[in-house]
Amino acid sequence: MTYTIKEISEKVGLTAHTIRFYTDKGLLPCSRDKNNRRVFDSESINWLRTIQCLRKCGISIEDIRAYSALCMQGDSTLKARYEFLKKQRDMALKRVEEAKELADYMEYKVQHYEDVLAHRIPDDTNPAAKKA
Amino acid sequence: MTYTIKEISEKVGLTAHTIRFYTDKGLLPCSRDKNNRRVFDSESINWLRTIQCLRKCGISIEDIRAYSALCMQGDSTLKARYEFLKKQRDMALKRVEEAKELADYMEYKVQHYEDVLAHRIPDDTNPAAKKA
DNA sequence: CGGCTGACTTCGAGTCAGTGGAAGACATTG
DNA sequence: CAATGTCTTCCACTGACTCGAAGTCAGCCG
Repeated sequence: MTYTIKEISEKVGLTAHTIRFYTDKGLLPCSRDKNNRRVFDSESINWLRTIQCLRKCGISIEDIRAYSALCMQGDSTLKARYEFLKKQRDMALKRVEEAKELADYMEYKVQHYEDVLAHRIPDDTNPAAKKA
Repeated sequence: MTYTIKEISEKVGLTAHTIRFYTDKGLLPCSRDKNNRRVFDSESINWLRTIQCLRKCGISIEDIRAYSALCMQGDSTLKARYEFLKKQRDMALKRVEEAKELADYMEYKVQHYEDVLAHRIPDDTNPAAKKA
């Protein structure tokens, strides 16, 4: 089963523009039909979904390209791929911690405003205000 | 107490370049000395630290500029600022959840590789590999 | 057969949030 | 008086898209 760029863009939820960008950058392989159009298969869909996750993890296009190249080289690169993923997992864990800290900070800010709005404390809000 | 751009850049850990960029974009007010150099005070430092947090929360320069403008208008904008912060807090919470999901996904990937490396399961790794 | 539509193609420009560097102004120091 | 250092503005570059223009091709209608 093969797909046009429009079909897979709908299936994975990326724009055709973005998918073209990814193929041009070498993130995923694609063949062409006799009119030079990109042709994809069901494996492309899985691989694109993986790419989506890796991107959301903040991994750069270039790093994903390198990882993709390793995948295409087969068994011999298993260890290298494993090391890459472990590093990325650790970074993902760090990002969870940072996201939590930022959410805590925002919660504190909101709480502060609730106190001010309830006249429990005065509006000493914010340094910039005093320069107005 | 006043500070040069270099001094506050060291104190808050942003480059002078970035701080210049922020003042030009209207994120924080600054006066100038007789040689047209930017002059900051201790409140600028606090405000810059706040900006840093808001940026880490993924809030755009333009949104921070709008929030900053509200702050400078004083009491009358308290409610609006509160609503803004609540919205940002909710987005921060959403990002924590998403970060957790991604970390879980990476953990799953790493686990999968460990299984493959231990020969517990074969290397069916990754769709792209088969096109190589 | 001519013309239209629609999906594709490439390529160049724009976006955001900086980053980097050149060229010029000024103050301090040797 | 020249060198050094820090500032100033301005313009170009980055990454990861995003948008739009212009061209190509297949299928379909009258």
